[in-house]
Amino acid sequence: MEPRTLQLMEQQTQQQIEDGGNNQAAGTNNRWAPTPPQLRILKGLYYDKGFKYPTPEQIQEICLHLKQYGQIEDKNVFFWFQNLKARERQKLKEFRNVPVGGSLNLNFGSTSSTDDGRSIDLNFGSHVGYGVDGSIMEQRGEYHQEIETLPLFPMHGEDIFGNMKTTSEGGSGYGGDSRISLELSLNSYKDADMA
Amino acid sequence: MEPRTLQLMEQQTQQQIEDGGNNQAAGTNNRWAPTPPQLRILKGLYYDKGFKYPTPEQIQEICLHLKQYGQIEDKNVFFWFQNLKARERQKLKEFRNVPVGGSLNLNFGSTSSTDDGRSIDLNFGSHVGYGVDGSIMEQRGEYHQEIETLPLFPMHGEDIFGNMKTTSEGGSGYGGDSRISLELSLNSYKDADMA
DNA sequence: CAACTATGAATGAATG
DNA sequence: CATTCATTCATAGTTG
Repeated sequence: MEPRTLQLMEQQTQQQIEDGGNNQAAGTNNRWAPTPPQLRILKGLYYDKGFKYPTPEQIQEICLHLKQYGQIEDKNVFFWFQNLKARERQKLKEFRNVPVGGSLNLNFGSTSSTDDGRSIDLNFGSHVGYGVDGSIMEQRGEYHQEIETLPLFPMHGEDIFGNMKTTSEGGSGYGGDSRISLELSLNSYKDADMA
Repeated sequence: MEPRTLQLMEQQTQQQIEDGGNNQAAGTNNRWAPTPPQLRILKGLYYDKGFKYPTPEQIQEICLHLKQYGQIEDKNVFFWFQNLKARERQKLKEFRNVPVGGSLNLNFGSTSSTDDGRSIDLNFGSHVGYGVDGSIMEQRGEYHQEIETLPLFPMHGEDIFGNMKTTSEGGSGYGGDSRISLELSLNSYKDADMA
């Protein structure tokens, strides 16, 4: 699923935003930003209603209504939902904190509650456990993660790491919970960086 | 050079991150700053190892290790890499027209991609654009959440969407022209904070 | 203390 | 849908 681990990938420099002539004006904003009413409505749809998978028809409908509150296009609505879903999901995946308290049990896999969008989410108007007031982030739960064996950093030194060259390029095809041991053997980089 | 010295006079404060849960206390330092060991390790990964695209799993590993050197969360690691990559790329782009010697070839304008406009090829006009992989695409047609008559929000007709639900003939029939009237009567969500 | 800068954080947009 | 890029906001930390 994720064959890449730590190497170059042809980033195709998709930059096109600069002044190639496409630029509208030096003062106008190219990037849409939701006005407060628009944001409120969008959030209401998503969080309160559990409305997370709008069809294109619904996108148009939403967009049409939101036009009353400022310039907006269909793609903006589309992206908005896409991004919100993606980021909420991302938080569940990587932004969850570990209670660095001690007992680390490998009890993962049961994502109770906050079952948002992974599959077809049909429980609308039922859950809504988010902060409807605003920020969608910091929703990170208090679960525990399965990372208990951390072969990444072998030492707990103060400045130097034992560089065990495992060179596990296991980025490709990790079956389940195979830790990708990033071996980092950096002993330089004194903290006289830039600060 | 395009120094971004143009400051906006009106700070709309649109991106105010209110208390979502992460906020610790008003006044305390709520912005993460890498400790010297953390920074050294991160830089070592990035520069020395050329590690620039950590996967979420790797982010967790890195973060877990860095916790020994101070409070840190996954998202901090995530943002750190994102920012560093972005800013290096930004620098490179800035100095692309650096007067090195005097001979600067400004061949911008058209290299190869001349045809593609800014039209994002999203399937807005049509139906069901996303989900080509067959993941969540059963939302339309059968995926009746509550969008039958779309009483997404109990219409009150006060201030927000005065649109009355004239049609709302049921969302089940996606026979091509099912106009789904989204009654957005959101008058709660006092997220006026965002603005 | 104002102005500046480096950088953490957020998010719209895009690609695959 | 996942990942990544680009841009912008916000602020801690200097610097004069």
